[in-house]
Amino acid sequence: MGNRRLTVREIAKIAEVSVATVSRVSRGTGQVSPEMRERVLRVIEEHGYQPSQMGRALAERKHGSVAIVFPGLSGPYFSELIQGFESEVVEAGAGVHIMATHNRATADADVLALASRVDGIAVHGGTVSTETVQQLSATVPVVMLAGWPLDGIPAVRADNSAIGKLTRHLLVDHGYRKLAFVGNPGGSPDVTERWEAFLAAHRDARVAAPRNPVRLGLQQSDGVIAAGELLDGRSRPRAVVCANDETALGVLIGALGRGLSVPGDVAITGFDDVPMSSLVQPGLTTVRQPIRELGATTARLLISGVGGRGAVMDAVLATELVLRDSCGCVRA
Amino acid sequence: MGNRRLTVREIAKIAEVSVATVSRVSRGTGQVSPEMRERVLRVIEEHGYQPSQMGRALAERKHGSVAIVFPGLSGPYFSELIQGFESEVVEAGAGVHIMATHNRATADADVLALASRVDGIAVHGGTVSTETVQQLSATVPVVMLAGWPLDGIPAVRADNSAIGKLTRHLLVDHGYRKLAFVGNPGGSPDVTERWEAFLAAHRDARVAAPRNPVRLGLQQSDGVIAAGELLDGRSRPRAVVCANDETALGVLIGALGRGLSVPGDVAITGFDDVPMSSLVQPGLTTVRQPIRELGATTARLLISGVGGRGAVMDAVLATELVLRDSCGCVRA
DNA sequence: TTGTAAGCGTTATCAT
DNA sequence: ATGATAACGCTTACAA
Repeated sequence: MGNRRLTVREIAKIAEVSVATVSRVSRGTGQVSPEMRERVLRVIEEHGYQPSQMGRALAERKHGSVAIVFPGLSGPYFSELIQGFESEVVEAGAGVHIMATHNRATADADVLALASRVDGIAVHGGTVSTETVQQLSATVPVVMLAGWPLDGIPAVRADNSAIGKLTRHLLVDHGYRKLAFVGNPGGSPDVTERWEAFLAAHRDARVAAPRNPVRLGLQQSDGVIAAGELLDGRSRPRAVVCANDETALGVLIGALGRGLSVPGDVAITGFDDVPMSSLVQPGLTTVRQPIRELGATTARLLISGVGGRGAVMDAVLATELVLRDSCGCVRA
Repeated sequence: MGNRRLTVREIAKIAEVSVATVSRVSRGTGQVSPEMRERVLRVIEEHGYQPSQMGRALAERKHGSVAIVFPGLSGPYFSELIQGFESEVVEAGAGVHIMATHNRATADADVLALASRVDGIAVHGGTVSTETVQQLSATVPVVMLAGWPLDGIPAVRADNSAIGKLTRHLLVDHGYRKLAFVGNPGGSPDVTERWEAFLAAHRDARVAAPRNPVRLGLQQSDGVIAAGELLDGRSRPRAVVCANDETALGVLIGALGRGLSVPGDVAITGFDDVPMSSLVQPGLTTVRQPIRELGATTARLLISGVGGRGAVMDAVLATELVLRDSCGCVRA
């Protein structure tokens, strides 16, 4: 371990050529005669020479890697998102930096510091303040992921309005009157939009909406907690619309654990269509969003250079209503 | 966006000091008089100067970031593992590179290329060949994560032998005779050890072990497939020992979906103790391993410099048998 | 086609 | 305590 790596100069000396030629051969640019190329290639091969990324970075003034900032790796949504991002970046030959903000007090400062390590940063909605994002984008290209576009900062996000269609389905097709919403609208742009679509659907259907959402996080455990708050009293809602599948699955577990029938006693819906949602009994009615594609699109935007003329500034990816059993529909 | 950042030299000129002084102030090393420090700090603040990571990297000959290589982000195990790793690295002020190998044909080459981007690499067992790891460690410090130590390469792993205790519990305490094992021993060191401990327990109990494992991956969907292979015929096993919780949950879903009683008709066990395992009905009997700690320990090893005198070369973290209902035990 | 040499932005050594 | 200046390893005009 730790065999000092050779430098261009050493390779050049061994191959008896100039460093320029070595560089040209190793990166495949410029004109080099076949014999030269052959000779240099042999030496490179023989000594396992790999150009130092730091030397290269400094000379080219680019790091050759991009970063993705997200709240934490809880659940399949973020796994899928990051895989989509990572695959695309690696494919392009670049490196992938990650940073989870959790609720670290230093999150904003940490993200700002990231700027000096990468060529571009994808920031997931709900992780750092708008001011920080603005500040960040003064130094490095930024793409908002699952957030709103901002000034000259492009965004890649899913069409959350489908949760309006879903709510309408519960209200109109199933005739449910008392709905609850689980999720914290202040927590992220996605949840904000979903809550608003939920409210709008109530207005359209002329049904009274709940005054407040059940403000909880997006993890399964939050769903279990929500079940405790919603299902025990006698004022139980007829349907629970959750901000994502994870919480919906938590509520489902809570409901079944209380001996309630789903959807008989209470209907439950989610958002995302994670794999588990089609496996549980009853199958979860939800909205499918192309999570992987979200990550991949963001990566492409970052790699191809944000802000280029004619670049997409707001990519809104289509979503699709997936009706299963948990809303009261019976599968074919 | 893209305001070119100022360099030490520019800051030095503005503050009317030398670059050396700026460097000393910005990194807080060396002796600087209070007035100088004050003056420089003001300029740095005013212009939002941040030293370029590439310049710094080259001068210090270290990137200031480490990488973790894993097969893919499927399921809670890898999420947890990476969070443990990431938190520890960020805490130390370094950057985190990730790389998922999936089954990419270029995985080995890609990992080798990673070496020129980071100061150290954690390689998860089962991702790249032993030769590649050896080769890699010639250039950069490496730690095997959930794999075996190798030559001068340290490892951080969990004590898989607990699955032997688990198997013994099924064989001896419950008296089950026909067990099946789901997992591909060739897929990773962890699964190899678990399969071997499973076999050893059979020998100890003088019970015939199945000739072959059900060779499948570690995802929930693989468990669902395993259920199809194991539970339909009339030679159904009395208990199914799965290489991890994810597959066990898949088998559980498959079993319940077939109208079988768990553990009445078939007992099911896992490994990991992911959150879901305590939520399902029946609760999953499993082995708890400190996943987060695995990641954190690996990160610390990498950061504090692998191979240092007296450094740990093989950290085997303790695991714990968790008996719930799915093996046939009734919870208190 | 090949080589020479000037950066790229820091840090760190060595004078002062 | 402060300042010149030489690395660090690479790319890339520009020259030959």
